[in-house]
Amino acid sequence: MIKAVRGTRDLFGEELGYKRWIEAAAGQVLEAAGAQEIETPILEEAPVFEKGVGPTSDVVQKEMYAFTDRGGRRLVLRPEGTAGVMRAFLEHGMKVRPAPVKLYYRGPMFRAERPQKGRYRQFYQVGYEAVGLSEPAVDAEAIALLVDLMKALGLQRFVLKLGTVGDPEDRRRYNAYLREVLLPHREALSEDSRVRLERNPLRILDSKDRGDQEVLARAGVRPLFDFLSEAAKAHYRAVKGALKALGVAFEEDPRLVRGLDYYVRTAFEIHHPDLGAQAALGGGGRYDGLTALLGGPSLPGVGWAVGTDRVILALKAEAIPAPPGPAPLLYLVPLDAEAVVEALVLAESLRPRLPVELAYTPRKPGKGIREAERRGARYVGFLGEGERARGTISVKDLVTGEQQELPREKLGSWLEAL
RNA sequence: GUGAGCGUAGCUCAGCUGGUUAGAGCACCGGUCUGUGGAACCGGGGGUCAUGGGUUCAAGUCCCAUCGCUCACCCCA
Repeated sequence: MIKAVRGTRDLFGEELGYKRWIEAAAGQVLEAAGAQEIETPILEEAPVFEKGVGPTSDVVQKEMYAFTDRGGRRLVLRPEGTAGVMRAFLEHGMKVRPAPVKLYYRGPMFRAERPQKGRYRQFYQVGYEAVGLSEPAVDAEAIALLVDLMKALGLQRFVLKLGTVGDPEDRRRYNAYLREVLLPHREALSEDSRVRLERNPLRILDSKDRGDQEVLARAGVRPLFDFLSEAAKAHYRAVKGALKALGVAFEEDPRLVRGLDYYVRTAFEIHHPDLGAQAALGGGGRYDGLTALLGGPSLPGVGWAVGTDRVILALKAEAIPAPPGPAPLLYLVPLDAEAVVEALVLAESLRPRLPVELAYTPRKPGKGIREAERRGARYVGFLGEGERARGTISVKDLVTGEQQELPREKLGSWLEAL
């Protein structure tokens, strides 16, 4: 039997109900703040991410689905949303719009990782970007909107983590410092962290390895915050101040590290305690200068993405039900063979104004009622010999048990009047 | 990419130290019930026991390989 490829899933029923609900809620929350939806292609040229996300990031180095097309172009299935949106932003000259330009997107992303709980090779994100202003208030608003979305869905047990990763120069200084302090402890570090020491020492900070954390404590590593410029520190304080004014609760995490190279200054993540190892529902930060990496003018920006699949896990963990799927108002039951087409004609005359389903072979009434209940219909309509003779339909309310006989031409207006 | 656990009906699972026709519950279809309710009872359909090889008189059961799933590492949404 042919199955869906590893790490991909078929979405239907309850799962799809959750996804559509999350996307609709995001649209409402974000459009109320002036954001416009944008859909960019799933396929992009590889440099969009190599330059945008950063050549040293794991996402680009080992997680991209990449191939060469017939024209010799190197294409990739997008691994994240921001870089493509920024490419589109530049391509369409959106910088002439009043700043900040607020955009949101949703759709599938692809990463060639080993699947596990909350992690898939094709996964779905909803993301938000605000481009063109470096004001801390824009950061705070973006974060508030992310929290608004969580609240709009009824989620309660999430935690907002806030930190700052500084500007690129700050980070360069800090990375140099980390190499210097940790090099004497190199042998005590985990294998992974010894590699990080070369590539990206910052990542050692959020290592899950207990030994690594002991090394950090023993070496007396100073926090990144000490290495920030005054401007970056002031920015961080301003964001915190705005969040407090907004009443948005957050936990400061000085070791918050983001995996995509383009982040500067503000960084944040939303965590949920019941998701297993992949606890981040979403995250984001500021990415001033990303547009320059893509070959455009250097523009400030801030944004985030949430993993729809993980939000679904969180909703389930908090026992928040998916919205009900479609159900007919009326289920038509033909009682004899002649009534089948009558029922079909009647159903079509009521649609699409009213959702109506029917049985396609004659049924005994009791069975018809069971089927109607099974489909979630409120009313069941019987068409038999007597109804045909009188030009009527017998309509039974499955909640009250009341039944009445109506002229067929009155059925539509009667149902609509309910 | 690394590690561990697990693959028996659509779903959840049982199947003893290998033993003869592979089971249950739920779901589905039909009947009891020829124009009226979710119950109950009776019956029915549905399985290459993940795949391939091996051991054995005999393999769902033991061994090996492959594939897949799950969780964790890594990474991140």
